[in-house]
Amino acid sequence: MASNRPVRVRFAPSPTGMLHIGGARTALFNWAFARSCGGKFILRIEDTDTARNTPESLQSILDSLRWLGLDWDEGPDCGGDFGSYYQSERLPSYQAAIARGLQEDWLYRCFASAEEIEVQRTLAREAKCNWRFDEASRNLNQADAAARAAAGDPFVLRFRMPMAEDITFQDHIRGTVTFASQGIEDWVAVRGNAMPTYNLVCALDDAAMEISHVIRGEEHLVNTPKQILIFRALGVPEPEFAHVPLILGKDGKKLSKRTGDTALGDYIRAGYAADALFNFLCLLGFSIDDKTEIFTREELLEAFTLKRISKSGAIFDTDKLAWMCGDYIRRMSLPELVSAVLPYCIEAGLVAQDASADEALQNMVGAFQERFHLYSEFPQQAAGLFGALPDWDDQARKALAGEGAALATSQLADILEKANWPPEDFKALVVTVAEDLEVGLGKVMKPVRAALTGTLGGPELERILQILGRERVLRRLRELPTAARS
RNA sequence: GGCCCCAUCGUCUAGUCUGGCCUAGGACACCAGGUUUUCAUCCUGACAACAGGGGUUCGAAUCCCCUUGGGGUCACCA
Repeated sequence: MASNRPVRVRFAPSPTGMLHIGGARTALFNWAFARSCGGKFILRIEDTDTARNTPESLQSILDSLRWLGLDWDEGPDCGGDFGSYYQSERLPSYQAAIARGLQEDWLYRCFASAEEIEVQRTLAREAKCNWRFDEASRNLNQADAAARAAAGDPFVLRFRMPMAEDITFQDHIRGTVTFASQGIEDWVAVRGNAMPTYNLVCALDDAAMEISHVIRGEEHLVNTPKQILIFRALGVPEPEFAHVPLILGKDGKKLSKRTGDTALGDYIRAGYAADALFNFLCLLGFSIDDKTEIFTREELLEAFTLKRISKSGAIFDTDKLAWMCGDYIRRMSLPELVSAVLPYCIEAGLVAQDASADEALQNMVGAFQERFHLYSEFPQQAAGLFGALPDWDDQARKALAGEGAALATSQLADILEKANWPPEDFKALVVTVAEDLEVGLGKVMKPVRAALTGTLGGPELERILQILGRERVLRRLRELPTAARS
């Protein structure tokens, strides 16, 4: 298993949709492995399914990978010595292998129609055994088969599996894995339309691109013996394998649309911090030690090893992800956070395009920094501080409708109007009002907060005062209590 | 169902390979306190797991077997 080949790993998405969370993590592990041992990380586009490919998918996959902070040494956009990195452009290179397979008889023409195969399958199932191949086709001699093909009989090319042979390989994560060839049918390697299938081209490309380690999702474990047989038929070195556990949804099954957002793009749009998602994805099935939760990319690369990837599937826990995002946000510098949050503010129509240097915005973000987990939550929470008047939530309305609320706020307004701005000791002023009205502090604080912000939670009122400015504070204290009740 | 993989708190995990240091550690969530005018943050504490059964051994979460449970996969998709 320990070959001395230069480390070359690849991530090979097919551009038929958005990048899946699981795919993102697979890419991440490949990247981390390459970067941690000085190897190359290659991006290969598996676009042999021409009917389902879309250019938008490809673009969004590349965007998602970049958003995560991954970079690659060879790929569709940057080229490399082993191109093309689009399988659709590598068709000629497959032809040689297919011809050789036919020549060497590890590929053979199968003339049984799909319907006939289906019948055979059903029969086999009834006999409680696996369908393995169409006997007539498998036993046809090469000359006769070639003749039939020349005569125009439709056929596919199947891989001739050994009759009885154990195919064993070492997996970096699973250990020794063995499949019996009896359990694997003579799979279709080339379709009736002459297009090669996944298992063939995947192995062919891994061989041609001199991939040293195949790190991919566990769902590919069952494909591995098929691909290994291709390497052996070709007489090229087999890559080492590492099958990473699946990411599961809340239901414990492979993460799917049913159980929540599955595309990385959904999380990007929702306002998760890239570094946090990166960190979190690493922790799904991998750990540095018994304590470390938050780490930098450098620390990851320092510690990364396939040995520390766990074997069992992990449920995608959005609660912990949200916590981690909040933690990253709290650690960010203010300018950094402002620019991260700005697009969401613009989208919410709260600020202008060029508001990043706006001092007021900086103050607001600072005031809310420890209060939100997703970038998109900031405009929601701070919305009340932007316009002329806030929207009051139910609790705020209740507070403003309370007995004495209007009196308290307007009295505070009167005091503020006469005091210096900003007041040296705001709390003392509030206490004065409370004593004057002979009510508890809360009877004043709550309506004031409600009047100023439209909600009962939030940053310290001193900061709110500073953010709103004298005029708006006075106006909100005087007008809102009445307006909110209507 | 066949084949393959997996199995520690509700969740992510450490510990498993190289049995003893495990009275099973950390984190998220939850709960209870404290700080805070509020919310959040922060601090303290509580709750909470080796799937079951057999072996092997002086000793098993760790090694072996069986059972059970979960997952993946069974296409001319990738």
